Amino acid sequence: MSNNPESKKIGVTVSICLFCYNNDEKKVLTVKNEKPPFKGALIIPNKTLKYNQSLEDVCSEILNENIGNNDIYVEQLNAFGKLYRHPEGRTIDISFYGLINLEKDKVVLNKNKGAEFTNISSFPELAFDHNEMVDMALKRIKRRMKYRPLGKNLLPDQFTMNELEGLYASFLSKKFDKRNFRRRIIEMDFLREIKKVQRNTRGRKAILYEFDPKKYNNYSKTGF
Amino acid sequence: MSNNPESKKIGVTVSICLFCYNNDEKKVLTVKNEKPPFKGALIIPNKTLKYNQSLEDVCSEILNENIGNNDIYVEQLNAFGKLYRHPEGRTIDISFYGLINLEKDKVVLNKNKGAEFTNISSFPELAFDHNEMVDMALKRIKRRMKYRPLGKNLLPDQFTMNELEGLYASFLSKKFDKRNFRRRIIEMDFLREIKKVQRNTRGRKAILYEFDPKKYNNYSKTGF
DNA sequence: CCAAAAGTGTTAATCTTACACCCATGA
DNA sequence: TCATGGGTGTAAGATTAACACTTTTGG
Repeated sequence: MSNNPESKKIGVTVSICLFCYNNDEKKVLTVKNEKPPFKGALIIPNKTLKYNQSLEDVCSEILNENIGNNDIYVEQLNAFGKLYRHPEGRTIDISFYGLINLEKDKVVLNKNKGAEFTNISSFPELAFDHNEMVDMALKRIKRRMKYRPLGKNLLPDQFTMNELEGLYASFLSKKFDKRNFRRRIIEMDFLREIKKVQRNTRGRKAILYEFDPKKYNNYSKTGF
Repeated sequence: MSNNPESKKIGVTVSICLFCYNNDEKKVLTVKNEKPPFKGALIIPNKTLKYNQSLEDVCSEILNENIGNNDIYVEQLNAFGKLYRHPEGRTIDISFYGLINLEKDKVVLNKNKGAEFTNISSFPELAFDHNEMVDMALKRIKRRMKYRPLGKNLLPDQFTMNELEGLYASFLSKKFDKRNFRRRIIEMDFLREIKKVQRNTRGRKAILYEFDPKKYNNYSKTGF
């Protein structure tokens, strides 16, 4: 590679902030950085775009390599292109965010890459500008929740109203009034009531709900 | 350049959908495509990213070359990276949108590039995926208007309430009730009343308003 | 004095918020 | 039978939507 800046190749990478909601906590998929500097530091998984790949192709590769499953919901987030964002040279990163449920989406974490879901509340520093990415993704999700439904990709297929409330409370960082939450969600008209829960919990059994796929998808596309 | 896809260089371009609001019409800056295929077709101005440039640097260049002014508000919109989006080879385009006022921002349209503001309602076909970009930009602006102020970059420094209403009506594609619009905007608390208009129009003279810079910027950052 | 554009208030309907107790179940 | 978590309704307050006439001005 010549030293003439004009002929130097600009690298294009794709990265994914993959979120899950597990045990009332939101978590993001992190891997260990493989090269110096900051070898071993936590980072968001990413990969270089090859000539014949679409952005979505790289997303699939990243997902396959880190969790062994590429059938995951992702949305484009932002392009990060600051001049000195990466010590290896000039790179543009096109970041995506994704949502996953650890029960229904089969996930095999790649130990070699140090892949794991890291709790966001007690958040460790990520290398490079990766904290900025996660922050932006969380803000995007938060805003999106105000005019589109959330949950299909994060919850199991059947869930209770309290679980859905917990998810909303967690991502929006606010408490809800049970009665008002229920009323509003049901009015939004993307849920279907199923039957009583069978789970062995203490106390009264809860009604299970599922998302009505058509209605959910419509609202997800066009907003409320 | 070798034929081995692995070593082929992926081009990174930056493009800007630059909007103005003029004579009650929203318009977007278009230029004429210089190379075949589709030579002469209308396109959104764009430019290749060089090794030592930030994304914002390219935005400035595009603006300077086409309108002779780079002091323009821009926001990142989306990365477009479909495999066959551009006939010259693999390119990733990182698109921005910008807002401008033709009276207060000095604009010299570059005739050599065929730069002009094209009315959006009677919209001509743009080459490549550029119509998609403009649509996405308009949707983004529309959504943004619901929780942040709009106008500072599109209107002259002083303007009437009816002009602001017209802008909102145009970008949101809906009619407003004069009284309700006025009330809501004034409650939002980012305007300052100035004095009576002196313009030689027919009918009663209107009160002039300006944006309170601090309040406008705060709401613009954090939303209502 | 009239045509054109600006400006102004009130009411009904809707939506949002706050709030506390009973129910079903398993231990 | 009691501790645990699930489920339910109402009223006050806030917000939004619908609606038509008067004012100012230049021609």
